[in-house]
Amino acid sequence: MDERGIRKRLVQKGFTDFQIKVLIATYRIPKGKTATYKDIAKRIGHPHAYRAVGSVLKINPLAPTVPCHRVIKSDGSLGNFSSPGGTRRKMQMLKAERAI
DNA sequence: TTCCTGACGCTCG
DNA sequence: GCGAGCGCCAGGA
Repeated sequence: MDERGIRKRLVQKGFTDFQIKVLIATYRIPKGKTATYKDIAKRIGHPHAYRAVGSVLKINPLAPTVPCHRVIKSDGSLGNFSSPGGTRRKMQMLKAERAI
């Protein structure tokens, strides 16, 4: 699925512009790389909305197409992960992608 | 409309 | 170097 498809689905689900921007920015993180919540916030033009970024990722309806597991905290720790398996699963996925 | 909550970051002691 | 407290922003009740 490409970026346009993702945006379309999110619009259909009634997501706000802010939420869509967050998920698109997350989708753009290349495989094998990670980004911080702060990075995402900065990328969408709301450098102080890092907390809201987490709120959006929590309800990510397009996992794993939108790789929310690639978003980590700025201190290098994983933060949280709401999908089944939790942070352990998140760690495994990142290792599988050689992101960490 | 207002208040509360949250997958966080930064500053200060 | 470490922990606590405060600030930020958006969404939901």
